[in-house]
Order: sequence, then structure tokens, then C-alpha cells
Amino acid sequence: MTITQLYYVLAVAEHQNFTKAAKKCFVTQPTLSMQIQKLENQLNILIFDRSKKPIELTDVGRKIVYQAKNIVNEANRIQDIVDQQKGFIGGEFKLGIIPTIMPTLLPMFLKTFIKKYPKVKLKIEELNTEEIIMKINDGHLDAAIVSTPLKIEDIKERVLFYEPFVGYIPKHHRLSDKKKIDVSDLDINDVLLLQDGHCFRDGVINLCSTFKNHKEDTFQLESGSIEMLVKLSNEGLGMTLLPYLHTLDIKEKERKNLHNFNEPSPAREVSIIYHKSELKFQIIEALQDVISGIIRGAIAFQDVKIISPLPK
Amino acid sequence: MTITQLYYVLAVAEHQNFTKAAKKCFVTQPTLSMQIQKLENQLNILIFDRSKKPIELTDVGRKIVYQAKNIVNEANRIQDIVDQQKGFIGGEFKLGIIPTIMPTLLPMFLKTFIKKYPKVKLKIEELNTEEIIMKINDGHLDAAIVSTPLKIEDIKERVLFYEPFVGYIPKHHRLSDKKKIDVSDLDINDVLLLQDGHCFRDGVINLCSTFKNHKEDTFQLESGSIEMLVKLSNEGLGMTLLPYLHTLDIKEKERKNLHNFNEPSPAREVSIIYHKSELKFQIIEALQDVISGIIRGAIAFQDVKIISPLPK
DNA sequence: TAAAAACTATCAATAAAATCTATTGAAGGA
DNA sequence: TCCTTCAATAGATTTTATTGATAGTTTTTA
Repeated sequence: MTITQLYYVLAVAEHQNFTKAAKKCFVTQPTLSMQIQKLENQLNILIFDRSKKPIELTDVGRKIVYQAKNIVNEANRIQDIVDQQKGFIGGEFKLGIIPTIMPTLLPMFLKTFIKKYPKVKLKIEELNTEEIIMKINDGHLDAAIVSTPLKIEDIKERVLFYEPFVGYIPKHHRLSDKKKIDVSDLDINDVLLLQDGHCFRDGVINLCSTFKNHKEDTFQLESGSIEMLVKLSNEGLGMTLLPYLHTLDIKEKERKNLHNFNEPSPAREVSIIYHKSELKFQIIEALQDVISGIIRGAIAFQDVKIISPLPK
Repeated sequence: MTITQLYYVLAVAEHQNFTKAAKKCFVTQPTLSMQIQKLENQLNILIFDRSKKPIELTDVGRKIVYQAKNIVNEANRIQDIVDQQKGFIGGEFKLGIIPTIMPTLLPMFLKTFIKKYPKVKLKIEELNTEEIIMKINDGHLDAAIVSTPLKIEDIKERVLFYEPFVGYIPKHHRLSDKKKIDVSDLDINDVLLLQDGHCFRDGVINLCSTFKNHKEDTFQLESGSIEMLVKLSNEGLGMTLLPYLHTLDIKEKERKNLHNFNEPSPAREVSIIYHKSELKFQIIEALQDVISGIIRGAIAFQDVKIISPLPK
């Protein structure tokens, strides 16, 4: 059994077609056919059911593909280990970012980063925290930028910055006259939230529950984007909370609706997280450096109180 | 990079000698030298420092060996997946057992097991807990039967049974008139112990320390086998404690010296432990089944209190 | 201190394998 | 029935792994 054979199996499993898989592997179709047959003979089982069109995996085949993915992933890490040793900063790097951080942070650091580290091929994906954790664990992501602390086994966290929450309070709201708002002013039933699955939603709920009871299960408007929250709020549907960086995008005439919190302002902790194996650690450090540098100019630091991003 | 190359690297890392490693791999020494050189060239690093005698790993080498172990282990699991699918339970299986369990438990289950699973080639080794943990981690053992809980990272435990402690109290001993003894009766200075390195010794010490101070560093008779403990005890050198299964071997005329504990009787937890990668899991489950079945008939269950096998 | 032993690297030869081109054969659709 | 699609097969070719012999070191032994 060779790693190459496993790689071929994965290609066929993915494309459900020997010819296409062969192209992806830069070999001819007979090569794939023969190598996979050889593996099947050695194991004395069939990995693929060739009678189905398109080709399907057998039951064992499915298990073998799962394991083969593991093996190929682990094998790829050997090169990473070597790169790390050499201090080489380059190669492909897959970074996940949660939706409420992506649109504000990415434009701030991306240009600087690719200029400083031109050999790194950044592949950035917008994912929610749950997906990110899975993908870090199975090696589909090298690192991610999320709201912390998560305290997950096998995953390390490095804080990038603390992003205060800012209240967005439309005209005629009961709080619109207060210059600075306080956590104790908040009422969960009056705060517009993001849809389920966003950790910023959970952070806000945690913040409100500090003083009030849990959310009542009455009708509640929920939105998929922070931009939309602002619009809904302008319609008079309630106040909302924004992460500080999002307030930089608020239009001039709406800025008067922004109300800072009394210090210590509630804030979310934003970190870069990665697997404890610390593969591609040099790139992770490079990212941390660049982002921290950029942020130092953007967020004037204040006294903050970190709100957990975890549900319940 | 091939799995074979990684396997060669592991062999050399283990034996610190190309020639011996080659023998273990059933190839000639030049094969190893060349394949490892090829890998080193491809990665453009040195895995081994050949200037040292015996050969040592370089810093990167150490990391690569760690990862190579992962990969080779995961690769071996492919065959296990196939075996599992076929319901095949066989192949070589290396089992470690601690000295205080070996002589009583092994005869009880061995015949049944090899009769039920004739295709499994059991290789059983008597080792102490420390050695067992090392060998499970480096893959020299597939599983082991030890006293638990150990709670060691990367090693899983499955409880087989709870084995109560039984007092062996010779004539004229201060406790020999009590029908049932109590933990609080014990005095560490009066209990014959096994030599250092036996976890049963540590268990007994833990048990005694529950009520008394630590062992005083005066002269103390210590024995290497439980059989010997009984003999020493018969000589009037003190009482001793036996694991329940050992009491089944006590001669008829000495049985009157056995004194059970008041419930909850102190007991040791006996488990089968194995690496978290769960290689050869079907065989581990088969062993568990057979042993649990046998034990159900041998130990009438009672209320027990588990004593930790760990020193201090 | 010289000789022997132990050990790894190198070389050329060879056995084994992976891969390629060309072709066949089977299944599905027009 | 005749294409088209696609995997399997055959035979040739290239690549790779392995071997035995040997050279060059270092370590051990006498």
C-alpha cells in the first residue's frame, strides 16, 4: 500500500470517474485503474462499485476513503514540519474567518499581508465557529479568526485584539437620549439579534443575560448580517449591538445613533486559533503580527470586559 | 514519499543503527541507507545525525519520526478496517500483563480465548505498568491488562472487573481473631509489601495511608511475588494483602488465614488498556468479552471501593 | 598501537514497479 | 443499430527499489 494509491482512491471517490480523477492526478486513466485494482486485490475487497453509474463507493470503500483522507493529510504535514524547521514562510495557507469579523477585518490586513509575505497563498473561507472547529481538527483549515475564549481540546488560541460592543439606538428609542449606555440598560427582548449559528449572537445573549432573564420565546426578528441589523433598527424595530469595527462603516448621518458603553465596555475577544500540532506556525505568527499591527491603529484601547462567545 | 520510507525511518530511529534496522525490515542495509537518503534529499533536510555514535535524530528528525509514527499507524488501520468488515479476528496481537494479574487471570481465559479465536496469535508478556505504558505508546504492545485508573493521555481504558483485596493474617497476629477486618485496622508497618515497581504495592500503600501516616523508613521485608508474601506471612513476619483471585490458589489449610474486608471492600480496578488509535479494536473487544465472561463466574460481586494503583 | 570488528555510503547490476500508448469490451442513449 | 462514454487490458517503456560487493570510517579489542 502506498500513499499514491490512497491519493488515487481519494481522487476517484471525489470525482466518481476514473478518467477525470486521472487528469487531476496528472496520470493516465489506466494508471489509476491498475493502482486501485492492485490495492483492492491486496486488501481483497472492492473499494468501488463499478456497476453503478456514476461509480459509487462500497461500504468498506467509504471507511477506507475516510481513513485514506487521514493518512494523506498526515503525510502532507511532513512537508510542513520541514518548512517550519527552515523558517520558510510560504505555501498554501487555509484561513477561516467568522462572518461577523470577515467583512471588516479582512480588507484591513489582506493587502499588507500579501505584500509582506508574497510566497504565502492565502485561501480564505467564511465559516461559522462550529464549521471552523471541525475543519481545524480534520486539517482542512490551517487556522481561523474567531471570537474566543473557546477552550477546545487540541486547539490553541492567540488573542489578536479586543473589540468593544457599541450600541446602535434609533431615534425615539427609550435609550436614545443617554449619551453612554450601560449593560444594565439592555433588555434582550428589545435587542435585534443575528440568526442562530453566529457566535456574535450568542455573545450578545450572554451579555444581556448577565442582568436580565433569558430570552423569552416570543416572536423575534433575526437577521443574517450586521448591515441588515442596522437597517432593521432604523425602521424602528429596536436597538442593536455592533462590534466596534463595524461602526467604522456606518454612514455619517447614522453615526449619531451610535452609543458607546460605560467602561468597562463589553467586548469580544478576537483570536487566531489553530491546531495544537502548530503546523505552519510561522505563517500563523506572521498573520498575528500583521493583524496586531493594523489593529493597534484602529482600536483605541479602553477598559473592556470580555463576553463569552459560547451559547448558553 | 512512501509509507515504506517512513517505516524505514522509524526502524532506524528505534534501533539507532542502520544494519539492525535493516534486518528488522527484512531488507539489506544499502536499501535503508538509500531510501532514507532519498527522503532526506526530497525534503532537503537531514533526519539523522550520522556523526554521532550511535546515530541520533536531528531536531527535525525527531518531529518527522513523531509524524511518521502517526502515518504508519493510520496506514495499518486500513487493514483493520478491512478485517473488521470481513468479521475476521486474527493476526498477531501483543498483550502485556502486570505480574500480580498474570498468574491468576491468564490461565482462566487463555484456553477459552484461543479456542474461540484460533486465528489470533497472542503474544503475551509480563511487564510492569511503567513498561507497559511505554510499549503501548511506541506500538510494541497492542493492549495490556493493568490496574487502573491511570488516566494517561492517548491511552484508553476499559474496565474488566473489580478485584477485592483480601487480608491474609497468620496465627497469633493481633487481627487474627477478627472475622472481618476493616481498612482502619491496617498499619502499613505491619503489612508485607511487594517490591518497588509493582502497582499492587502502591495500591496497598495508598489504602493504608487513607488512615495512617506514610510508611516509616525502617527495615522492611519486601517480596517479588505474592506467593512469597504468603510464605513470609506464615513465618510470622506480619500480615499481607492479596488480590481476590490469588486467594483461589491458597492451600486448604491456609484458607482460615483469609479475612475479607467489611464492605465496601477495598478493591483494585482491572482494565484492558490500549492506544487511543484503537488499532486491532476487534481483538481488544474479543478479549474483553472473553475475560468478562469468565470473571462473572469467578468474582461474586460486592460493594467495593476502588484504590488507586498510582504511587503517592 | 596495530588488527579486527562494526558500521554506513557508494556503485553497478538486476528485479520489480509504475506508467504510458494503444486497444478492447461493456453499458447507455440516440 | 450505431455511436458515445468509460473502465479494463495488453504490451512496451521508464522508473524505482533492492541487492551483493566493496570502499571508507570509526570503534573496539588484543
